[in-house]
Amino acid sequence: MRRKAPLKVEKKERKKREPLSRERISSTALQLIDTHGLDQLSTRQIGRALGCEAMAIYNHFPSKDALLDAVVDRIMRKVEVPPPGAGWVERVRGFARSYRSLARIHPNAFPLVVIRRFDTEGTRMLLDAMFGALLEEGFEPRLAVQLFRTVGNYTGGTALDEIAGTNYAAKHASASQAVEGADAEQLARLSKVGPFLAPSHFDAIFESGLELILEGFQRLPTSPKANPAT
Amino acid sequence: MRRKAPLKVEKKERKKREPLSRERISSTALQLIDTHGLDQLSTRQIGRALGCEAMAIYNHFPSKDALLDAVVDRIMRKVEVPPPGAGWVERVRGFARSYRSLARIHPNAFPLVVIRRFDTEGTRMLLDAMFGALLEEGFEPRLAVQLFRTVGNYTGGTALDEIAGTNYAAKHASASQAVEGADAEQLARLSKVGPFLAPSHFDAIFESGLELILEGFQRLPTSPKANPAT
DNA sequence: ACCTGAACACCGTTCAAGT
DNA sequence: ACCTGAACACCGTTCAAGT
Repeated sequence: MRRKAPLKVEKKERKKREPLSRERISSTALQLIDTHGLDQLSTRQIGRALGCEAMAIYNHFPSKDALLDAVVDRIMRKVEVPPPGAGWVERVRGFARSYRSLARIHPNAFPLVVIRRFDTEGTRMLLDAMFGALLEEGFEPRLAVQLFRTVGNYTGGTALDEIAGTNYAAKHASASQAVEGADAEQLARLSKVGPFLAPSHFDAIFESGLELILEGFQRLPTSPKANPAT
Repeated sequence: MRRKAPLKVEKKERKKREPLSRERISSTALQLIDTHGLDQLSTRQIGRALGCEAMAIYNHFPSKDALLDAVVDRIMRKVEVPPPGAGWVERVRGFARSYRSLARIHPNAFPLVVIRRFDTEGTRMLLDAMFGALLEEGFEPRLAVQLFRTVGNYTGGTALDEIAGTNYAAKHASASQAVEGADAEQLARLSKVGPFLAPSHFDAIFESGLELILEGFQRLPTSPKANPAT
């Protein structure tokens, strides 16, 4: 695949390349993960995509691990916390939906987010935005943490499960046939619930669980009123 | 670290080694993950621990990937679904606690479980046990799936978050100081909620969220009665 | 049938050298 | 200050050969 262009052009092309930066590297890394999967990501592949040597990355990140943290940071910065006005229920719902939607946009990278979270500036900004919103809405700190963790963990766990389920459904022709090695009794039971395990039910199940949690918190006497406008 | 024992003994020792098997390999792999972490696991390390060459593993597993599936399977088989008698609420609660407790026993391996689930016999057995229990308790298939997914994903997401949080807390001296790069406003907010983010609150937050979900399902008119004995 | 040894095509990372 | 080239100590996996 080596180019055969005249020498003077080659030299010019080298100079024309945009300079490297943390932004450009982490953005390219995320793209590569999106298209080829997490385990295909290597410093050498990133170098190829950027038109530089793998080792150039180490001028901007101390390790591949730190680069992956930056990828997580990129994703976390995109999580949206709705502005005041619609009440805390709507704001928490919006956060949960936004978080889950990122798993659909970056299914190959999302496991990274759930496993390595924390310790990056984007994550800290999100935590601050979310807790700022909850305190502003009138939650006591303890209950704010409880609400955030419950909704966040439910959403993250569901998103991961959906990614695994979608991969599984894609591998096998139909998700309603997760039963290859099952005996007769198993088959009878699994054939009853199987259809509802299919990806077509993911949205409805996620939403109903989310509402159930939100309703639970609304019922707590220590929660602020759901919507100050009504 | 090479041994200096006489030659005839060496030969005998080689013969004495128990034969390899899928069980022995996956068990050793899980131990290595537990003690040295997931990214330190290599076929060569497993070989060393087993006293064989790395390539011997390929007589029992088609790939390292398949071996990791077997590790997930080992863990999933240990999840307990309580027997009938105490009512569905107690059985679902027992399942959730058992699932979470495995994350504490195998914090380095648990991310594998949540990300690769499915497609192994142990997982299928667990799904069957759980859905068998829920159908037996009187749930409609659709609601059984909804309950299982909601509780399972909440529990899995929480367990992962706790692992990440514990690692984070271990790295920094105190978990209540997740605020190094924060400005003054951020610091004010984070100092309010920070204490409740500490690992000492994990149990209480998990339990309260679990109860909230279980109460939500108990309230649904389509759910069976909570405890047939009362 | 099970295991080994050598080899292949990769890794992440270090370091001296280039500009 | 930023990047390269060569090198080091690893990977997962294949394959022919040994028993």
